[in-house]
Amino acid sequence: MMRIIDSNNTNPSLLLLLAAAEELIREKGCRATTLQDIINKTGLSKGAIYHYVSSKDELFGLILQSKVKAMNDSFQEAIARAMKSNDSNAPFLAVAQGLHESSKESSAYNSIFIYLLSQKENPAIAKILAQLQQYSRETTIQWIKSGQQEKAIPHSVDPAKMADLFLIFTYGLRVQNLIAPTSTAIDSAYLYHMIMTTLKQQ
Amino acid sequence: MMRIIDSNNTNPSLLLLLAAAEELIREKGCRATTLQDIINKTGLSKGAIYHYVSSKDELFGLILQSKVKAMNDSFQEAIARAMKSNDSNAPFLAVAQGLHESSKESSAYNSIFIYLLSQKENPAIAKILAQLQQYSRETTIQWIKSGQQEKAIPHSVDPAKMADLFLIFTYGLRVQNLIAPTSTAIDSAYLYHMIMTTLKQQ
Amino acid sequence: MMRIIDSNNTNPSLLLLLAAAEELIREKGCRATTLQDIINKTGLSKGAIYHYVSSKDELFGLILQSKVKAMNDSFQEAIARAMKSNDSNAPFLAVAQGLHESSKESSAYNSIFIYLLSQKENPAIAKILAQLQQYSRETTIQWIKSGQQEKAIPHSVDPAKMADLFLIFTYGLRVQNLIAPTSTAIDSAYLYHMIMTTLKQQ
Amino acid sequence: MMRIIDSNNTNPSLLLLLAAAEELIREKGCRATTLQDIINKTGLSKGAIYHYVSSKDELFGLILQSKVKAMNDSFQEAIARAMKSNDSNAPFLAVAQGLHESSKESSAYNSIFIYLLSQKENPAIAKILAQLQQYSRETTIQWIKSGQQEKAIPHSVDPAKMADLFLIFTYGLRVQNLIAPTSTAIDSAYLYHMIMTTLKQQ
DNA sequence: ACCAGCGGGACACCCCGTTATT
DNA sequence: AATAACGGGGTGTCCCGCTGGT
Repeated sequence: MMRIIDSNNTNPSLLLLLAAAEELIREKGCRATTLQDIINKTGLSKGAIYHYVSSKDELFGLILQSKVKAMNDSFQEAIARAMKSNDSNAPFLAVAQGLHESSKESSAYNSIFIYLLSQKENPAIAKILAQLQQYSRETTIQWIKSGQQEKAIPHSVDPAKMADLFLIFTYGLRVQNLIAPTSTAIDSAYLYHMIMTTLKQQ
Repeated sequence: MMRIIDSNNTNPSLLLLLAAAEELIREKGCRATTLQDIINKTGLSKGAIYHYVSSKDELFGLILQSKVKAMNDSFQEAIARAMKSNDSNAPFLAVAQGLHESSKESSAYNSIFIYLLSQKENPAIAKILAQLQQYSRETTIQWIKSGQQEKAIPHSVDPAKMADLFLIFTYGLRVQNLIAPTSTAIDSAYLYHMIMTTLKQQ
Repeated sequence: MMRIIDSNNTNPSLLLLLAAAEELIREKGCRATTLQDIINKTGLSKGAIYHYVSSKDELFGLILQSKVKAMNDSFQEAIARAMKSNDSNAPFLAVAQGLHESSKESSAYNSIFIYLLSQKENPAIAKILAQLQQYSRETTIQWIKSGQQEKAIPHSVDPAKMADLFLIFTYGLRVQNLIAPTSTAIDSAYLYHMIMTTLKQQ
Repeated sequence: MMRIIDSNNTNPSLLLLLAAAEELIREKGCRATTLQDIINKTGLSKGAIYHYVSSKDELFGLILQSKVKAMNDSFQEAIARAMKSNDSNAPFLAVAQGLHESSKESSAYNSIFIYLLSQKENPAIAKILAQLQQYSRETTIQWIKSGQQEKAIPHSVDPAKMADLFLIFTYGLRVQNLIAPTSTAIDSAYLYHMIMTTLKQQ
């Protein structure tokens, strides 16, 4: 059901569709974004939209997928860059900042994520979420292992456990950010502190 | 718009309504639970339902509220009991277990929470969520302060920060549990370990 | 699925609905009659229509049912009246005329009948058709038996076979009437002739 | 609008199209057979299908036409063969059996016939049906006249009336067979009996 | 000529919430 | 307090025309 978005795909209508939907999601949320809104904004007809996409959910899933890769990549890159610095604490700072940023930026991402999660009983959607989870988990484990090779992260750390902890924290930050973006005492400095102590203590 | 549920309310129709809706949510999720389902299950008419409740969302919010107090209370009580034990680590163990349990809780809590979160653009729903958040935050700060008075938690810990950290983690565990209940390496022993090191390091 | 129309039902909206639909069917046929047409003609909303009727097919089935009883009744009555006449051939004349009339009159009946028949793969519709068939068959057998008691029809005739023959002929006349109402050489005089010879020969 | 199918046409795609559609019609009926089903089964694109056929209705009409000739031919042939036999009753037996068989014929013929009939308001379809009717009527009149020349059918019989009677009966049997294939007391022996008495009495 | 993809809009049905009524 | 009547918006499916390429 869920076509993987082809990165070579430069069909202007499809791109327009994704961009318009994303903007609408940011403006009024997933639930309130109707097909009619998308039709009005894009000028496409219902038939045209369903030519590209088999449901509103798939459309949202497509937007999510297009984001997740970009986010992971920039995150990975920031860590890799930090690892090459002389400051041995730089990688953790990068992680802390990345965590903090990712939950705040791209509000469409968080909206869609929760929207799909609220429909996980639908098997097609459950599959999308599981794929997402697996992808994020694997890339996270990857950079933890790299960190261990670079001696930045102690070998006593179990990469899988660490990755799960990291994902759970990411989820938590996303939710927190949706509920009350401003009313938390947690900032990236605090996250950095926490990561350091957690790692060192292992 | 959102009437707070009166705990003295023993109207049998309303209780039937809440119970039936909760069961349906557990069976098929919030999104897939329609008013018609509820009508069929309860035998109540649409008008009757709307007599008790002003919308489906309010109905779900009501169920959520009826859970949150019970959950918080049992959590607090477990901690209070543990604090009176001789084992100075008992409170942390209780917290770790509480965290782990509450996210796994097969109740409709997690479903409804995410369902409402996916509609946070609706001001009435945002209000419910904010109230929930505030209530949870305050009770959490409360038991952290108690822990400090009992010398179980070092005074160097900032109760607000600690509570936020705790809430974020709770959210994260809930999401993780919804996405992939089985595929995580995090268990309550690990949580306990993490809490200890985090606290001690402050 | 198929509610039997309550003859006591005098709800003006429902009656309006049925009348409007029937007129539209006569004007443009079942297939071409859209929900929008019905909305426009009745002034009712989509929701209102679906309050009375669970689908377009059920609406059409309802109209069919409201016709079939009336038609059968008038048919039966004509036969009963003819049986009381002194002319021993009168009953057969009545049957022949009834046959001929029923296929010509109430074009909505024929349209709906064929429309439903074209969807018989749908179990709900198959059920309606089967009920109709059974009802017609039973009432037909009934009047054949009466005819035998009145000595108008020889006892050598098998009521079931005769009824089936009669039904098949009725169906055939309906179809013929739909395809080419004018281009047939069969009139009620000929039908009368045929019935007489068929019966007498048994 | 309605191209008559060229019997010399051996285009494999068109034949594939007709065969696939016929099979789908047999499986799920005309109404439930969608263009998408046909696309999936044939592997042809929408454009390709519309290159051969101007609408779904025309496609169905084409299948109907491809059947009607074959059926009529085999019917005629059976009668012709029977007329040459020594048994003077053989022709009537052949007619009775032909009638009975053709209505039972499990092919898509009956389905398509009723499907088109349910859309007779569409002029293009009305034309197809009228052509069909005319063709069947003429061939029927033909073999009745032959029968009269062969002295098998009395000259007192009006060929046109007889043909119409025959067609009406054929329609009736088709409908009966669609509604309730099993629940009739009419078999070919009974049909034979009826034809004999009808003819002899004229 | 044959084929493929894009696009349009009509349609049925579902579903929530409101109003009139008793 | 409870019901029936009603309104109207939403989604996905479907048939089909159109353009451009081969």
